Amino acid sequence: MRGMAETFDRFAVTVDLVILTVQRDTLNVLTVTRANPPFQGRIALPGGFVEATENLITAAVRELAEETGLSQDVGHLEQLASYGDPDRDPRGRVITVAYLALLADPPAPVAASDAADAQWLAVEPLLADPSALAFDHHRILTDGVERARSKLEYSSLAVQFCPTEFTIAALRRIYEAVWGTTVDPRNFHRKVTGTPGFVVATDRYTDGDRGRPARLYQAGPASQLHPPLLRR
Amino acid sequence: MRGMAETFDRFAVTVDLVILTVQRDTLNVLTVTRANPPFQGRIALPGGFVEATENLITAAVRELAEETGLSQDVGHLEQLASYGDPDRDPRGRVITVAYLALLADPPAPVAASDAADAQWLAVEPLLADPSALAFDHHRILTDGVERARSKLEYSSLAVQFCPTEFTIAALRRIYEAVWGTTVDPRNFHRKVTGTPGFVVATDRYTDGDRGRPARLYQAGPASQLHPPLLRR
DNA sequence: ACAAAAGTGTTTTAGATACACCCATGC
DNA sequence: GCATGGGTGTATCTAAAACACTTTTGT
Repeated sequence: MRGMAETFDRFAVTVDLVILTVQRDTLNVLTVTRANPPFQGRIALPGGFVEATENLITAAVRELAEETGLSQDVGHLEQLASYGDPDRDPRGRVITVAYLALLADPPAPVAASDAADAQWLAVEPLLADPSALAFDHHRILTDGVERARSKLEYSSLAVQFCPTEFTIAALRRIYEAVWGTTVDPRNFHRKVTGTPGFVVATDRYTDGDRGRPARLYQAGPASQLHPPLLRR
Repeated sequence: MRGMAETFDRFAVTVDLVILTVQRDTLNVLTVTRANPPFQGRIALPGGFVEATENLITAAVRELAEETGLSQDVGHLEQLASYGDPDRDPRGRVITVAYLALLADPPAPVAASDAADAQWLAVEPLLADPSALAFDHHRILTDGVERARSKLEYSSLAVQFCPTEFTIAALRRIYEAVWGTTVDPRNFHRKVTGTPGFVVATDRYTDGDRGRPARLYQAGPASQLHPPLLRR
C-alpha cells in the first residue's frame, strides 16, 4: 500500500449468505455441510472469501450463483450486516459481510467447491437450536430472518418469494410462512389489491384444483408500502 | 493462519463513524479535516483502523472516545453498513464498517491523531453536495441520516439526542430537525405522553423563559413504538 | 347437492388530523 | 393587559379488524 506505513493489521474478508425461500408454506434457508475443517461435517451458511479486486456485492452475487446457479436478477439481494469478533473463526481473524437473498423458485442446490453437500432446511428448528450452525452463523441467520420479517411489513418484498405470476392467496401464504402467523384472507386481499403498485392484475386465472379459480397477479412497481402491513 | 493455505486475499479494515447531534434545531454531524494524504485538507467522517484483537464495536467505541471524549454509555451506537468498493481508498484495498452514533450534549470535538481539526457541520449542505466529503463518505452519511430518520418513526431513539431531562417540545424539535419537517405540537404531545414507556414524567418544570413552564421528562424503558410515529 | 377456496360488503373500533380553547409564565 | 409557549378537549376522517355473505369451481 504505497505512501502508507504498515501501521495497521490485515484481515481475511468473506461474504456469507442467508438465502431464504418458501416451500410448502415453510420458510427455508440454504445450508451447506462443511467438507473441510474447521467445523468439518457441520452445517453452515454458504459463503466464501472476497477476491482482491472484487466488490462486496459482486462477491455475494458470485457466491449465490455458485451455490444455486441463479443470477442476481432473480429475486432480491441486500447487505445484512458485518460480523468480526476476533474469535469467530478458529483459523484466525476473519471479517464476514453477510447478505440476505430471497428466492422464488429454488433450484436443486449445487454442491460448491468447499461444500460437501447443500440442502434447504426449515428455518424454525435452526432458530430454536443456537448450536445447529457452525461459526456465528446462528446469529447471522437470526438477524437475516428478522430483517426479512420486518421488511415484509413496510415493503413489497414478499413478491420476491413468488414466481412471475401468482395468486393473492399464494402471496398471503408467504406472509404467513415468514411471520409464522395467520392472516385474514379477506382483509389481506383488499389490502394488497388496494395498495397502488403492489401487484398488477393479469387477465389470467388458475385452473381450479379446488374451489373458485383465482386471478393471477404480477409484481407491481411499488417498493415501499403506505401504510405498512403490520404483523400482530 | 494455521491449517489454511494462503488461498485468499487480505484487506485493511476500518471503522467510520456518522456521529449525529442536534444543536440549535439543526441536525449536525462530526467531521474531521484530514491531516495526511489521501484527501489531505479535505473533510471526512472520523474513523480509523481496526486493531488485530479488537471487536468491530469496540473499535467504534474507541474511535468515538478519541474524537469526542465520550464513552459508549452516552447516547446510542449501532452498526450501519459496510463499504468495500475496490477503488474507494486510493491507498489500496480497504473495507470499512460504518457505525451510526447519536449524541445529546456534544462536547467541543477533540482533534485526534490523524485529524488536523474536528468540527460539527450542518448535515443538509453536506447531503446536497456529493463531493463535500472525502472517499465515499457522502454515501455513508446519506445512509446514516436515512437510518436515523427512519428509526425515529418506529423507535424511541429520539431521546438519545436529548439530555437526561427534557421537555416534550424539545423532543419535538429533535423530530423536526432530523426529519426536516414540522410536527403539530398538540398531537405530538399526546402521542408521546400516551405511548407507554416512551417518556416518564418528573415533578420538575422548566424555569419559564417565555410562556408557561414545561414539565420535564426522562427517557422511558420502551425501545419500540407501537404504533409508529410516521413522517408526512 | 355439497365442499372448498375466491372475493365483496358492512359494521365496529382505533388512531391520526385539525384546530378551538384554556393555562401559566415574562414583560 | 398582552405575547408566548405549554397543554387539553373534541369533532372528523381514515384505515384496520371482524365477519357475514356471495361467487365459482371440483366432486
